[in-house]
Amino acid sequence: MEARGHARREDHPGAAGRTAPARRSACGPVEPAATAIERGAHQASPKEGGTAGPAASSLRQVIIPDGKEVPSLSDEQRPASRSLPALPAQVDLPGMERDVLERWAEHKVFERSLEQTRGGPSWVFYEGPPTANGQPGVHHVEARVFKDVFPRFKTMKGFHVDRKAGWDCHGLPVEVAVEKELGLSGKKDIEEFGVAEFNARCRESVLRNVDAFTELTRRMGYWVNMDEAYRTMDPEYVESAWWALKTIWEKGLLVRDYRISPYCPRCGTTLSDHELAQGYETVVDPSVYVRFPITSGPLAAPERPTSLLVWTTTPWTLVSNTAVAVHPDVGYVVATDGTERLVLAETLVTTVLGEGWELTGERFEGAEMERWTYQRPFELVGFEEPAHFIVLADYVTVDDGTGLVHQSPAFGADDMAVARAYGLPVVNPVRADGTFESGLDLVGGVFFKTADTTLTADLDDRGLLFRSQSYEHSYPHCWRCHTPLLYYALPSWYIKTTAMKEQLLRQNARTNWFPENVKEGRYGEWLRNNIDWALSRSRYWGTPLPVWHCADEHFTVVGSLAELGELAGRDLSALDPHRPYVDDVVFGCPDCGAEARRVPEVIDAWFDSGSMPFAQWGAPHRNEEKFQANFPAQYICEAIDQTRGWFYSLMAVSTLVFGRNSYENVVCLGHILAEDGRKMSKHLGNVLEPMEVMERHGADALRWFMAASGSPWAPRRVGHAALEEIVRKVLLTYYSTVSFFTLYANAGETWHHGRLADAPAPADRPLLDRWLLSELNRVVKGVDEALEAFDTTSAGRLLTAFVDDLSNWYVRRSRRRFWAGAQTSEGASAFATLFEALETLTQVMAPLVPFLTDHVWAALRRPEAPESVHLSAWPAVREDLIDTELSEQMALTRRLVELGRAARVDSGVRTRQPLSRALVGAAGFDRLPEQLRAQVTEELNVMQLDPLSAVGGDLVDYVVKPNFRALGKRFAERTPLVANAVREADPASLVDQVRSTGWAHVRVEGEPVEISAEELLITEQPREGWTVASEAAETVALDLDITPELQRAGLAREMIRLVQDARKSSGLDVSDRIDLWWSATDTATGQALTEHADSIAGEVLARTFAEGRPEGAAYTVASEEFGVTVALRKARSA
RNA sequence: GGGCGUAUAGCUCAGUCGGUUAGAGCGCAUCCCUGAUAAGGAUGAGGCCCGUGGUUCAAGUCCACGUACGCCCA
Repeated sequence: MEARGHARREDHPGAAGRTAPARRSACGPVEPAATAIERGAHQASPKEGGTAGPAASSLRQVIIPDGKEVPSLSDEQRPASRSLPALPAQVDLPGMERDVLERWAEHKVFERSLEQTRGGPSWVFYEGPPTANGQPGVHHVEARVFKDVFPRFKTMKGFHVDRKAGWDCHGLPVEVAVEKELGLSGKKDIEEFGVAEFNARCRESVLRNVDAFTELTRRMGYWVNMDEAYRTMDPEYVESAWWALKTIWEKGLLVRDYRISPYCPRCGTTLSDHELAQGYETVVDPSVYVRFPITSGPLAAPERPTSLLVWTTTPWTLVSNTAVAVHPDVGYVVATDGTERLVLAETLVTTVLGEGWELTGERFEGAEMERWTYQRPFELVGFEEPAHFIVLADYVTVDDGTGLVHQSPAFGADDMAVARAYGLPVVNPVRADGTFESGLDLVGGVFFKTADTTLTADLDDRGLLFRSQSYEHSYPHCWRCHTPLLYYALPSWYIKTTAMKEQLLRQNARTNWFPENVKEGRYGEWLRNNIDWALSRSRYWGTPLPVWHCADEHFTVVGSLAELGELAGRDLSALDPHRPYVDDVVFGCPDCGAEARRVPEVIDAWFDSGSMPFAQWGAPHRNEEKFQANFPAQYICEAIDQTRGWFYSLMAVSTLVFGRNSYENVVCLGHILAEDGRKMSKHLGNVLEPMEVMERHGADALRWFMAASGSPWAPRRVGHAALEEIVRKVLLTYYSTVSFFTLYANAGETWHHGRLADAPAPADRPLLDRWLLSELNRVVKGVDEALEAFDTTSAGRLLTAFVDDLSNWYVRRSRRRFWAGAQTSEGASAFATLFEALETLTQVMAPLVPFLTDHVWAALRRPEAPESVHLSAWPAVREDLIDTELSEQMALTRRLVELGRAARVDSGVRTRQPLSRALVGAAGFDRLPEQLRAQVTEELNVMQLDPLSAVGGDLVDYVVKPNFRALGKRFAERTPLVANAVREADPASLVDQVRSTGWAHVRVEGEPVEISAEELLITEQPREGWTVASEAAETVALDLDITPELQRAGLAREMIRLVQDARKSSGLDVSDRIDLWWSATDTATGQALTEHADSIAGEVLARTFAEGRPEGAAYTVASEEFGVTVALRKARSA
């Protein structure tokens, strides 16, 4: 009691509410059950004492924003008859969230949600591991919200949703970051520094970043098991990846081949895409058109020699010319100037050849030209057949060049792909230092780029050069040393995914994509153009490729450390399976006994993450049953950039290893942009730091934004303004309604859960209550369906609309019933209805905003209910409470109120002034139940509501418009004619006919046509003397004739407001009783006060209400406008 | 260069099965309420639904082409 008495002196809800609720000091014992009993007993006793006191003090108690009043999750002993704790009107959302987080941790709520569903059906979710490189940003929150919402939803629906966190630890970005930290540049530096130490730094850097991600994850309320997170760098994980690679090898799908990479001959290293992007420079290169004489096919005739006209900007690659590519669907023609015949793309003849050339009439589709042979431009290097013929390639364009593209597979990725398809040899006369092999004629030992001039001159000498020009374009250079880069074939390891293409397409066909278009669009396109997976990387920090080989190229692929130990003849179970340690393991080649060493490469980190379905468990070496139980996943979710990343690697690895995809539903999200619509970047200074955002607006607000603002598929802008709006519009509106409920539940006669039984059955409640329950169930149904379809946006919209309906219509219209108290019959119904609505709403909002809902749940929950909303069962839809007709009628009611308000504003008569009546013209008004009409009269403050038809037809104007939607169905192409007939007919007559017979008659092209009421939009307006507002086919008209009687009623309302104002400014509590004195100089006001004395006194809780002046001190207010002075004083006793 | 997406009020975004008066929030203006009050509410102004063509009785909505922007890939 002492604490309460103290708080009482500073009990302004506003003032104290703004301070953060005090941290609960009673975090207490670790054992939850013990805590429960202790706290339950402790809290109950002062309450019991409190109820004995005056009503006012019980009310005052509940508005104390004292942290101790916040109910504990463990408060399981709360009896049904105990009153609800009151929630203060103000709430510090981030503070509340920290509190909830503490309770979740303390009472192991997440763990218990898993425990509780164990044995139930499982719904499998896979966590796509974030790259633990760099600090987490708001965009990480996006995916993590979606990774949390659906598992929470499914858990409430009874599914067991195991959620194992994971971290992607390997890869070039980590290496680059560490290189920067250490001031290293390039592979030479790393090797000098020492691979062991370098990798140790990489590991350390990853762990550092994992900590930041862990904190973010916890703060945002993403429930995922981080204690048992998988890490792609862990030995068990690496072993699983090895096993998968060995399986793929055994299927013959892991091969060594050449890969074209941008390569700096001076630095002797390949460059990553990122490095490549930094080094583009504009340079002038030669641009040569060369004749390749045709040696076979229909155009090969010695008497009329014909040449392919081929264009290239890299003459040095002509040395290793291997083929010429044409597009299969492009038309090629022969052109002649009288002396020679050249083949080129039809559309390029004029551009390339200019004047003096004519077509011979011979024309071929590219597809027809396949395998025609030609004479290669240089005979400097040896060639294995087959080579030097025409090949087909879709990448060929006719935008520049001649439509005939010279192919040199060692120096171009496209060329290499084509070469693979045709089984062409890969000839590379250029050495690693960028010079041609010594001993070659003409170019031996020459740097590739400087060979251009010599080669062009030689072509010219031999009459093969058709034209030579300069060509300015952007060409990649080494960002370190500005050497022009070489696209260069290097030996590399591939997974032959192209061999699996059909299977991958089949797997994709049975996978659900959200949004749907990704399936056949971006992703399907990628699969259809599938290329082999370039698996190896000549780097350090990654899963080492588990391939050992001897000098004779016998390959041994190793699937585990145990296997490696066997081969090496020693126990390697404790070996760190990273470089450089694995590199040191040498064994005798099982084929020939010669020494076998590991190949130097590590693998693409995407293979790591694609292996997570089994590797997260260390399967199949360990936990095989867990893997089986959790394969495949029902749900995964990442941002759209993962289409070719994780979404692909996951599908590819599973299909390669198990022959099926590992996920059934995949949600891909758009990117998050800064408020200015640009990408967030430190450089632009528009970065939103997620932890700061959550400390300012709360995690719930950020979660709501991610889930429900805009379309998650589209790029979205996040900023403080958007979050503030969510807090105000959604979170605080919801919270205020709860706070309102608890306030009244504690006012006067206390409401408690036991009283739910006193309320009438839903069907017997007032229409307003039945409407709310109907809307509630529609929302539950809608949210359920939306979340089942992974559509958080629709769920959010439904919830926002309901929260608004609840707060700004239901509560607004029911306030008087709440004030009347729970013990009255109308109050009982209102309390029960609002409680049920809030309880259910809290549940269906819980997956989206888990903090605030759990805070509310703790305050509202029934004694027998689970202690966290996240442990409660998803509410069942009460179809029997859904009343579509009532929904429509309430919608009409609210439209009429809006029209009435518009008319009020128009008329300039304030709402406090009662009016005698309003006229309504609206379809369905005649069937509007009396209870709903009463809502309109109360809200508009009119005495009576009548249909416009009551005024009599001659006083009303009608406008009749065709209802196209209805007419179109029946009349199709005749619709405009019928519509015109309707427009031209006499409106009053149409209305008359429809009202008397249900049908109106018009003539269309001389023929009679019958039109139903539904096919017309009838607007009616009184002719004069009314203030009217119309919208669509609905009208409300106000009678502005204010009789003296109405005027006095209006004055009475003014007096009530005056006194309420005075009560408040004098510091009285809402339930304090008063004595009141008044004196009026204005006659009308005096009459109004006398006439309405009882109702005014009742409204303002006046125990005495007398004309005159008080004896002694009293709070006095005077109004010049109304000529009145009012004095009031708190009444002495209860 | 290719693929995919987006384009609606000053700003951020809805817009269902194609139906003739295109909505919400923010901001702005004018008010109301004053027992949810550092809140809440109403009313109002504000639209070439990116452009062009097509399909249709009827197009913001469907189709084609184009433009701008974004993402992914070359």
